[in-house]
Amino acid sequence: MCKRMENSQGDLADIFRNSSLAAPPENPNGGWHLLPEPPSSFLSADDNFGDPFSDFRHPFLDEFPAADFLPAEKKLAEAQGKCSLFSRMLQISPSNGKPVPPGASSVDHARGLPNSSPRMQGMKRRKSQVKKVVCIPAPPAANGRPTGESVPSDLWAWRKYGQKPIKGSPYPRGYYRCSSSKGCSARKQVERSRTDPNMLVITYTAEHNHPWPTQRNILAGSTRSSQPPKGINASVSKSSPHNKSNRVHHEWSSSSTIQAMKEEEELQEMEKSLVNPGDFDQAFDESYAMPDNSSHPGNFFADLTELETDPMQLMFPKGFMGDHKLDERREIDKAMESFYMFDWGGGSSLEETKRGIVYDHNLEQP
DNA sequence: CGTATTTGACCAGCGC
DNA sequence: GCGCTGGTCAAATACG
Repeated sequence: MCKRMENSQGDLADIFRNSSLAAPPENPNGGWHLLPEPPSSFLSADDNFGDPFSDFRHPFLDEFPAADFLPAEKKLAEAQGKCSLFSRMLQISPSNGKPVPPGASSVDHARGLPNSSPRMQGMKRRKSQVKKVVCIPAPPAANGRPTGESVPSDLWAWRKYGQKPIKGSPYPRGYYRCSSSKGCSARKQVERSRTDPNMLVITYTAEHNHPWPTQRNILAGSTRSSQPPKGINASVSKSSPHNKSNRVHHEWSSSSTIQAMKEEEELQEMEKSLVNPGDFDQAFDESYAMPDNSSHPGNFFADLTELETDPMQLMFPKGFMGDHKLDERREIDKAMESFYMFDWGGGSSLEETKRGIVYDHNLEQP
């Protein structure tokens, strides 16, 4: 079925092309602008398209001179070539470089209705839609899934609705839409970088019109594609957060009992105390946004292998983990599992996930 | 059996 | 105007 690929500009180049490259004087970055500062809140759904990686800086992107007017394709190639663990996310805007107001898309978010026909929605979006691109390390290729990507789960629930071979890339692009909420127009595209197959390029389109999923939604916040292949980690998948019953229950909460709703409220309260965005930003910047790291794009994982403490401590205030009672700790542990953003599909536990990161870094599989 | 994924078809945007 | 391409739909299929 796959069409023969010819070498030409890639799809992301189209994104840049579509983004009004004739830059107004006030925006030296051209039609696409780097987020000036990391979003203020790690859990903000307003600015990052729900992308949990959006807060992470990519030192190489900082290296692009502001006055360097490279052709879009060349910029893309550089960006992809240098793509490392956490890119500073590119916000690709059709607005001639002007900031795009939240919700400025071709879709009526309030009603969840397309502008005209369902197809027109997608077609018009091609030209007017705001997009954000983020690069993350690609999980090891999943055995038994030759055509599909093993996509690391983020904190939203995504449902795959299409996959296309992309001209210029040997890897197909997967199309996902948000399944956390009815009428949510948030979408993302996942493909492997042409220049570095170990990197995934994720393009977020449109915005979520609903809050971040609750903790239990988070547990359901991945697609089936991120589950381990049959027979490889069956024991893990049984206790996996991708459990379907969880998904159904927490996506719509239609069958929630009063007790369940009460628990939900309690969990939400707990979540509020779980993440202190400022602490996270600061911790991350201090730990990984150092100049030394910026010149060695692979060093993030190298550092990870040396971490003796749980890296999640970066996300929580010091002393946080020791201040809770056993039951709370269980809930917290569950939340922390969910907050491991790179679900390699092989492990649902913290330790397995961490091992997966290390293995990936070393390009060795156990 | 319900839900998610796969995959071929469709069609508008875009470049020539 | 034409052909290529990307994005989406929807039927078929797979999965739990």
